[in-house]
Amino acid sequence: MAFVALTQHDNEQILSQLIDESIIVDPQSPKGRLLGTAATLFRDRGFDKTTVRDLAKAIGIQSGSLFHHYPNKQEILKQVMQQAILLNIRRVEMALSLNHTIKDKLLALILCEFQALILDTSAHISVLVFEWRALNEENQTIMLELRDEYEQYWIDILAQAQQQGMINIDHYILRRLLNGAINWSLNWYKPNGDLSLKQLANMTLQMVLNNHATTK
Amino acid sequence: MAFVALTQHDNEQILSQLIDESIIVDPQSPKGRLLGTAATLFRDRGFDKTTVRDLAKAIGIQSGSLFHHYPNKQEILKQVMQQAILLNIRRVEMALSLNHTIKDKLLALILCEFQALILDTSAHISVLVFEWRALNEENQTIMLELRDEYEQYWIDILAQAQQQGMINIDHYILRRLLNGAINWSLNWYKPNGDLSLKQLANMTLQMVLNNHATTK
DNA sequence: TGAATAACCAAGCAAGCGCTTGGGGTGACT
DNA sequence: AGTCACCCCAAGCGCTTGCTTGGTTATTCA
Repeated sequence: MAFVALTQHDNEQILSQLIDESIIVDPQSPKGRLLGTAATLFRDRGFDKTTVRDLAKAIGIQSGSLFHHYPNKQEILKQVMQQAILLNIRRVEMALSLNHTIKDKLLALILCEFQALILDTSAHISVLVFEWRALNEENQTIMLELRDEYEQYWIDILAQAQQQGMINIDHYILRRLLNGAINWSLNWYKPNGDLSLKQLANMTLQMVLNNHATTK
Repeated sequence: MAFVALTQHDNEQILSQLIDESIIVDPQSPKGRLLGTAATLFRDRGFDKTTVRDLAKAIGIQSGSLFHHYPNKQEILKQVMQQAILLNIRRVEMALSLNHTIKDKLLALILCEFQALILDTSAHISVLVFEWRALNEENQTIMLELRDEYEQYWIDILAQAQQQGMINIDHYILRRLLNGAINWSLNWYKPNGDLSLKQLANMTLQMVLNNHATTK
């Protein structure tokens, strides 16, 4: 009954399944490469400071040709974010199903969120976190609905953790504190340093757990 | 020996003293009003999406007249951020001097940071947190030096807290988690809701404290 | 009272921006 | 063989951007 993390193979399988279901565009296709390149540029330079000419040049096409794939720049931003959430919802669902104690499920959520920020979806998720305000109002509403779906998994687990006495502050507020703590890692965590993501996730878990209840 | 928070009077006195020392520009002066207006606009719309025409209109002058006060838009951003840090360093120094136990000093740091984000310096600090990447490289270096000065107060207190067994994870990492958790409050905390900043600060403290050591 | 300095206006320039237009090439399927 | 979708190019339009220029008015202080 030890903690189980998603393997790279798990992640790839989830991805290819979502491609089959036409929920996510194949990163190999022209549209997919466009979104991937856009995600990287938006993360590195910001949405506003990335021009359609920058993006087109990075892909190797003319700037006008972008608008064959997407009607405008805003839509590209929306797609980058949407794909990021949809993929990570699936990953969270699978990670939760692989673990059975509340403590392990909580650790799974924390680790998933760190991985989403740092590993293969890093560019997309970074954009989601830091370029939120570049979304127009209509798209913000759409993304909020998707985020709520994702957040529900957190709230459920945290509510149970509170019932069991594992945490001792309001679980809605705890989620927000945790969300900030984890998202902020984008600003400082170095993937090739001494600290692994699993270690970081464990430390984060330890920070929030009521120590009386967690000596196992 | 109960916890002591800064009063509004304390904060005002610190401000006027910094004006006297010419470290901060008087918010009543033209330059000061310009910075305050800029801070608000930069927070609400983002730096890139705030045009010099927007800013000038909000102040009530022509857009070209802005450049009588500051040589370019980037310099305005830098000043907004710099003033924010300089003021809050002073506030932290005073808040620390008013409290004597490590636990109270830690609570003071947490509360100060929440207050900086939410209360009178909200606009300036929000810009500092969320418009960091709009700074050019040179200015980022300058601001980093100032931030280090501020961070040193946190590191000192957290190191002592760790020595006393009040916290049980690496204090450098804890600072980053806490920094993220607190900064993120900008995205959700409502100043006029049921939750006061003191309550929120207390909950945050409770989250990080090793519960064995804190039953007082 | 006179001179310096600070605060501002009116007009506009050069560059960069998102996006449009009209067309051409290519491969897949019928 | 024909056609239809897909993918892309070349050129540039209309607009907004940060900032400049040359000059006017208000304020301060010797």
